[in-house]
Amino acid sequence: MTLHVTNTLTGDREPFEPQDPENVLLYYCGLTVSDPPHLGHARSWVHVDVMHRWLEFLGYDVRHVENFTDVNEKIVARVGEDDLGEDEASVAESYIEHTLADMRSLNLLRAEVYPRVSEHVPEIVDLVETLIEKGYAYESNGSVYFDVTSFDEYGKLSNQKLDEIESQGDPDERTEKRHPADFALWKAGSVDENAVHEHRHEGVDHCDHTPEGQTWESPWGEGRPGWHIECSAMSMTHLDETLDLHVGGRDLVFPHHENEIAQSEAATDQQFANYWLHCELFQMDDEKMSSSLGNFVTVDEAVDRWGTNVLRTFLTAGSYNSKQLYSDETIAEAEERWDRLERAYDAAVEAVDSTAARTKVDDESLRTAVDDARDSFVEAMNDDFNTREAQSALLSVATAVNSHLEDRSEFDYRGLRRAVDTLEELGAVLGLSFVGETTGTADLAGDVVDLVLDVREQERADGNYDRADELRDELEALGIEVQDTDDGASYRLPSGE
RNA sequence: GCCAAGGUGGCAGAGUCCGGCCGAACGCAGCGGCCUGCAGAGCCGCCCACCGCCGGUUCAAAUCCGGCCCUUGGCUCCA
Repeated sequence: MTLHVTNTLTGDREPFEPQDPENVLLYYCGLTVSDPPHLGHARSWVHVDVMHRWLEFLGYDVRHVENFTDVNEKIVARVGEDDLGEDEASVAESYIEHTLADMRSLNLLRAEVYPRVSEHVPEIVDLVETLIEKGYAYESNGSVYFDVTSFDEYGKLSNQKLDEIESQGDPDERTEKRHPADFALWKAGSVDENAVHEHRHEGVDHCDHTPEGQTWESPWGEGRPGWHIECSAMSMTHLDETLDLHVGGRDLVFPHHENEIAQSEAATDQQFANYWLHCELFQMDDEKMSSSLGNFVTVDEAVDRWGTNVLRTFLTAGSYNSKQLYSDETIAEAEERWDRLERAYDAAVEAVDSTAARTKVDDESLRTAVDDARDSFVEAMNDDFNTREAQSALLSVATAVNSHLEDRSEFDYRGLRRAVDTLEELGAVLGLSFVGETTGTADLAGDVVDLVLDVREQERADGNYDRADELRDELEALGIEVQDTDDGASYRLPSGE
């Protein structure tokens, strides 16, 4: 079975066929860097990351581009706040650094390039000029708007009809536009003061004057690029006129992606993207999680609290294109899933390393279970990146391992080895890492725990169970999970290290 | 109002494209047993689903068709 994806453009699940059978051009609509990234961003990132990893698993060379929108009134509104910076560019830079750090902590594969709007103004101006020349855009008071009536297919992504679309953009634009649904490609002058004030955080002591945004020279005078045009210009610059995969959040379908299609296809006469994939949003109680509602957990808080593996298990516990419930319960469940996987992995590694591996035995049911799990995993991922099913497959390896290890003194060395390799290889597709980075202090901590456990073992041998339990409780209070087995006690250090 | 997605066990969440393997996965919670000084982990087994409602097609429907009810998202910045 080959990879199938759900294409928003057609509404169907289709076989995935990139233009070049060996390369995939993947563009992801990145962030406006005006706030720290939150879990909702992480959800989309992780799903795109899993797509990227799966495409590589299938043998494709993935050219992944993700932009940073570093020109925006919301960024200007942060000027002077905390120590973010004294102008739009430095505020953006602060948040970009923050964002890249968050991405690393989520174990995301790096994109090939993270283009920024501020570095692509010439390409944007060129594109706008082309649109004017071809009659798809017009200048008005130093601003340039896209004429939606000139593009017959406008609305094809979001299935909307022109006369049902209300005005786009801020009120001032309306008088300058021919059709209320026309959207800005280029905006004259600096940022709108009101817009900046609207986005300022309350109770923050900003500088006394309204900060200004950057402006650039253009054939229409000083101004700033519109929001939608950047993605078209940057994706064409770094990838091609036609993308294979264009991914973004569901909330961007209209107007952002609709406008990207209009301006790109009008300019090039080529299909802009062959497959449009949209990540669904988090659901919190009765509303979505979003920057504008302010009901979010930031990525750095989440990583600190749960660790990368638990977080990624959680974020891939549903399909990318289904809404996901965010709550303490759903996170806790993900934590249990990850723990179960990790325990089984650790147990398998321990068994393989043990002397018992010498007295080997063949366990066909273990090997079959592992092979079946691999098949299920592949099938699940090929079916529109069904990460929940993929997790199920991984969990079935865990069950097979535990079952094999249960009450057995002779191990199937090869079967266990295969289980370990499978967990590592397939887990990596989901960005899960069983092998934590062991640092010098972690090793030392391990040695100390071993020492405490030796003492506890002696207490138990002497029948001093009260003292033994006390030691176990105290270790647990430190986050160290102790498990008594026939071969002595074993332990797990807190996750998220 | 318009557009889109969705309604599956106590929770969460696959399956719906290509009807039968779904008497409904995986996990969590719950129950019983094994193991254990105890606990945890683990193993084995069980409980909980008339798959939103009504009608239709079919030998056969969670899956297809029609109608209705409800939820969420988009239509303004948002992953």
